[in-house]
Amino acid sequence: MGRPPCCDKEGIKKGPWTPEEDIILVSYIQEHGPGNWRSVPINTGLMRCSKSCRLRWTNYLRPGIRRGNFTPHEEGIIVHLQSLLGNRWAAIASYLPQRTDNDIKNYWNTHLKKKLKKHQAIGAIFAPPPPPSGGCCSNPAEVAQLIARRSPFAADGGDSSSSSYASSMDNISKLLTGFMKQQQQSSPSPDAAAADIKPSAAQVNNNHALLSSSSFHHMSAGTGSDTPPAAACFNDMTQSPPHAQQAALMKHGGYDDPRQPSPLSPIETWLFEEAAEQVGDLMDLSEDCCSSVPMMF
DNA sequence: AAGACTACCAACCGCTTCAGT
DNA sequence: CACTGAAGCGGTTGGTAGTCT
Repeated sequence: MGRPPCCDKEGIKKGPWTPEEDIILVSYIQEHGPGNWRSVPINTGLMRCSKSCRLRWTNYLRPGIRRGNFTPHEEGIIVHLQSLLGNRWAAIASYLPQRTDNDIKNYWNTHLKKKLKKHQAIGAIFAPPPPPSGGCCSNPAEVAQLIARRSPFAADGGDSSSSSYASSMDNISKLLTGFMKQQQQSSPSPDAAAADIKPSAAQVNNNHALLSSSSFHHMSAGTGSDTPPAAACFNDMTQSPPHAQQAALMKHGGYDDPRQPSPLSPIETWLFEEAAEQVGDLMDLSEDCCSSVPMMF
């Protein structure tokens, strides 16, 4: 025991990342791919611990990350998966490939928990589904594992593949914009690394188009005010999880393994059926009582 | 206008898991 | 099989921007 924490070393910088650091990190990962985080600070000269580098990459610089407001559909997915899985943010995030677990966690803690509390106080509408009787998956951990495995974006989907990387044009272009501004003010010549990874306008636009073409387009079938988003989400998941979108994203965003789903296992089928049932209940409830109670989403 | 309060989010910390030896 | 260390995960914190009084 007694292994010193990686960030205890002296000279390790903490706190917010600068655009320069971001660029160094992105440049390095662009060249070598994510993974082997231990070597990242050594090889780049960044005064950061490996953990910090990994976090910065996965939570901010990684390709395909979408920032900003969560859509009602995303909220629906999060609420439902949270009720199924508990606070297994990584597993939940695997179903929202454009969101990071940190993002989802933050959003849950700052928005959804409050909303849920409020609405549970009103009618316990979003109570978690009961475990299946004599079921094969009464253990939440098992369910979580299955869901995580089921998800095509599970866990390190993008990070572990070192062979296929493409920078997050959106994020990187943003940070470059800021960086360039800074450089223009302070220094006449922008960093060479920045120039290397600066995306073309076409690339950025392309990426923007991909990202903004509503990855949850399929899920918007129930966007109407009377259809609970969870219904739309899960109904759609059973038919076409966001593989298509993700495939496109992978193509442009650096993931090279658009795995096709295998047939649903009984447990997973149950999960979806359970979701559908709950959705049915929700719809009934909404008819019964929610005409006077505002729907959560 | 200014101080207090609130909300948000990036980042850190520590524990757990897992692969390599 | 036990040990070690790297990576992953979830909880928590701290800084800051926005809002209220």
